[in-house]
Amino acid sequence: MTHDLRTVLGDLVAVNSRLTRLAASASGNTESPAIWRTLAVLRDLGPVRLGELARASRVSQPTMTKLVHTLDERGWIRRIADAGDARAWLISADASGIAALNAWRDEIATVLEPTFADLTDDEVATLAASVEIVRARLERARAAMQAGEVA
Amino acid sequence: MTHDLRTVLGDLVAVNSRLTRLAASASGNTESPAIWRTLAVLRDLGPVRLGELARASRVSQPTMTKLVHTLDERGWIRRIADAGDARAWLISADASGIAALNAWRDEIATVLEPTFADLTDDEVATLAASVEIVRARLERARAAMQAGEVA
DNA sequence: CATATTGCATAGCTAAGCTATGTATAGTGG
DNA sequence: CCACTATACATAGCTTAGCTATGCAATATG
Repeated sequence: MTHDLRTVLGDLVAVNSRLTRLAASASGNTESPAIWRTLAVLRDLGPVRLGELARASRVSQPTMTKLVHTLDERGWIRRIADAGDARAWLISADASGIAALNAWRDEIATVLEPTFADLTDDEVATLAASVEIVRARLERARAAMQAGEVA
Repeated sequence: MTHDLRTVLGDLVAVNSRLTRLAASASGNTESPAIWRTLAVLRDLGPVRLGELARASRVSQPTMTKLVHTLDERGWIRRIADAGDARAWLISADASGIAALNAWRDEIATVLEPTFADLTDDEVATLAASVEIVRARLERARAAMQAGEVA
């Protein structure tokens, strides 16, 4: 059977919104999804300017300013003055931030595991493959956006 | 290669948080993800009480009261008095709500399509399979929770 | 050097999410 | 039948994510 890409994309977003709610409500985690999302982007990008981090995370710059502020309060990032530009900061994930991110992922996994425990190896592989497909496209979309800025 | 279920589950939530941001920011859609999530749950469950809808959606009852109010303002649901219980309402997705939900999915698809356009048939099938796996587990988690209430 | 542009911060708004609490109806023991 | 408890939804009040508009300081440019 052939699958319609458009339908799949819509379903993907819709279903994962519900999965996120399940994970959030089942875990007692008090931090917001945005915090973890930002940390994950930071981990993947390395030290970046706040503005670029905002664009990569697909949030507005003021929103990122607030998120970075919160992350800073937790001690999960470091703000490094940009040597060549006194206006800019380089935002870098602190080791404690990466540790917190890993702990969060572990917590999510523990909460969801019972529901997904009886997946076959093939099904787990399917999920893993999907994650990689989406991750690759997100990275490509980010790179394309960055290139578009230059043009 | 064998995949670690715990890692996959964490990555699944993390990656999809980013995908959701991409979809939200790239589309000019002003409605919130919660609205669409609620409508999707309503469509799948049929007419249900507000409280049960809240539990199925994994949000608190006051949060659902607000969402239902907003949905009602849009004309996307109907509130039907429960004949057997004057306290309760049966919430039902209106045809216009289903239409709006479909339009939203179409919009998401249009926005994401360029990024995913060159997926192979196999990759699309993998995404579709993942959606089905997650959807089935969500449904099972909901059913289990409902059964647990009775016990 | 004046002016425009850029990078981040601040202000102020809407909406999602929560807990605590209120109000009205159902159910129940006496 | 009446008092009491339990249930279903609404309201109040808070925090945080998200936005746009704007401000301020530093860089770049004519």
